[in-house]
Amino acid sequence: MTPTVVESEIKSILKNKFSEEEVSQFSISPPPPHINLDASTNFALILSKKSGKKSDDIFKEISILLAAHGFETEFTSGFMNIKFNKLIYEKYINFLYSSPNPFTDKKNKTRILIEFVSANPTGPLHLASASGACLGDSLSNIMKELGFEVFKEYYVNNVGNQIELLGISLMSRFLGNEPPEDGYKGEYLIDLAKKLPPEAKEWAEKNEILKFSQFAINEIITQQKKDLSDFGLVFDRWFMESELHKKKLPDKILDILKQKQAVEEKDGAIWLKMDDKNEDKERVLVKSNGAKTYFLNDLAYHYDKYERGFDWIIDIWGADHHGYIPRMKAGIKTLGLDEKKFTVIIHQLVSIKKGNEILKMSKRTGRFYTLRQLIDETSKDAVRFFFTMRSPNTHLIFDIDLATKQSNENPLYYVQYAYARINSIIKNASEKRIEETWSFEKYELSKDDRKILKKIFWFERILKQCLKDLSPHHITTYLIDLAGEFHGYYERNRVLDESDLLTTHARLFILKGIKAILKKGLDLIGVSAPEKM
RNA sequence: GCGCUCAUAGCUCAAUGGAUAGAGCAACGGCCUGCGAAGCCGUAGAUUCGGGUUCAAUUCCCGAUGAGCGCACCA
Repeated sequence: MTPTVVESEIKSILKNKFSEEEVSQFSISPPPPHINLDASTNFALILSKKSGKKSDDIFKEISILLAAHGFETEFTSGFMNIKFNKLIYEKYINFLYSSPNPFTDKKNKTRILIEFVSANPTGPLHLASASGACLGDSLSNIMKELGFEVFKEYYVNNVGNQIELLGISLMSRFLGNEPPEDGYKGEYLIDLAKKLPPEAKEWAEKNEILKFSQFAINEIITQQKKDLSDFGLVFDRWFMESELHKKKLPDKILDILKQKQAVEEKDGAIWLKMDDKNEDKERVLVKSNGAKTYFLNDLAYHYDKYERGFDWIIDIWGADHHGYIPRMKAGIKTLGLDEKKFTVIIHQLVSIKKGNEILKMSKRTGRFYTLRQLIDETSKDAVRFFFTMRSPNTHLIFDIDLATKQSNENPLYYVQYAYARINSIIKNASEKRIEETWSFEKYELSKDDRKILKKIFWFERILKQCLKDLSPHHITTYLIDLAGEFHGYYERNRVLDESDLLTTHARLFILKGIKAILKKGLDLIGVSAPEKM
């Protein structure tokens, strides 16, 4: 008995009186807070506009029709509000407990590949990666809940200039020297140098930089995986760029493009012709020194993603890469792939505020605050909740001092506290041997009951909103809302009262509904739901 | 200069084109000898500016102002 089910039920009732086309316009939505009925629709408003009939008359027709099926209706300022029979809520809560994934659309067969974080393997993960990590992981969870098949991937640039530079930097540290001017100067390489095996001496003598690079990459990736799993995030695959080269995929891409006469040679380099209006400049695929560009390799990578047969390919990038979108899309289209299957989600970069200073945080420049530090100084839950509260389009200012010092004021605890409180009440009930009931029996729902039941009932809509906006932040704000409603409900409504078991049973039942939704919501954003705090 | 994103309360952020714009923090005033005060109740406080579309605009369109990011034979 989710909103979707109720909606289709009402639709089938409406078909007795209205045409197929008219009924298809019908939808229900949650009413605003001051209306204390359960659902709302602007159906009469829309229909009167199309048919010329008075919306009052249409309302009366619907009203009679629905009344016969147990739905009470009211008409106010153009909107029709609907009151549910309590059985709908009863079935809803039971459904939450009888199905492990109550919001899954079993007909949904869409296979999604979502790639995110994908930081270079040249150092520890930084705060800049945190927002992408939270966004991608939570969104994946939500999509899975809605029935999509989701595959999470991390792309590792383990080839190229940067990697060579990493090797040189590590070798310098090994020999007790400073890394070169444009090298990697972070202290982590000093630590890594100490872990090098005895053979490293020979590597250095023979100037085998690649071996240093290999060692560094392996160590760094291991550490990144550890950091991420402590952050609650496990990828299905770490895709190495070297795999593409092993398969000679970039060369194949080049051949395809040549066949399609989409390239031209100029100044000793090979360029991709661009006919896309958004991207008027031509782009280099192979440099005049014969080296392949990142762009060509990335095209090969995305070609590989398509080859693997996904229906939807999603990349999550920081805003500093947004200018790259038209180029990628044009490239994909030129390769003859369906660019409509490819979506890039852009999230704005995070600025860090430390003291009174605001520091810009891009992957390139802001290498000073690691994800590990942040988790250690606050908690995984606090960080995930904090980042998932914001829409990806927010130009967020992250106040480190505030985040660490006041982590107790993070709304996270407000939500977790609601969950712990409910568990405490349920525990007390079982200690008092109050039996569980899974129905409202003869209990009449109060306005207050209905208000919070309405809140948990409409959770499904939040999930759909997340999918539409490709952002999980609606869940987080919803959870804060729901926790607030619960705390208020708790103050006003004594749950356990052995002199009134009818009310006690009904309220415990409602609490179980709230509990299920809080748990589901927290799970989806990767935050734990503690039984007690 | 061109492009993308953003502008909401003192601060950090919400708001499928809908009905009275919501939270948290900060401020002020109340509530623990009944289920957890990490809580509740109350007061004060906001849509950058100018046009347009619409029955209805914080939301869509145009312009102005301000901020972030991007415009490589880097990755």
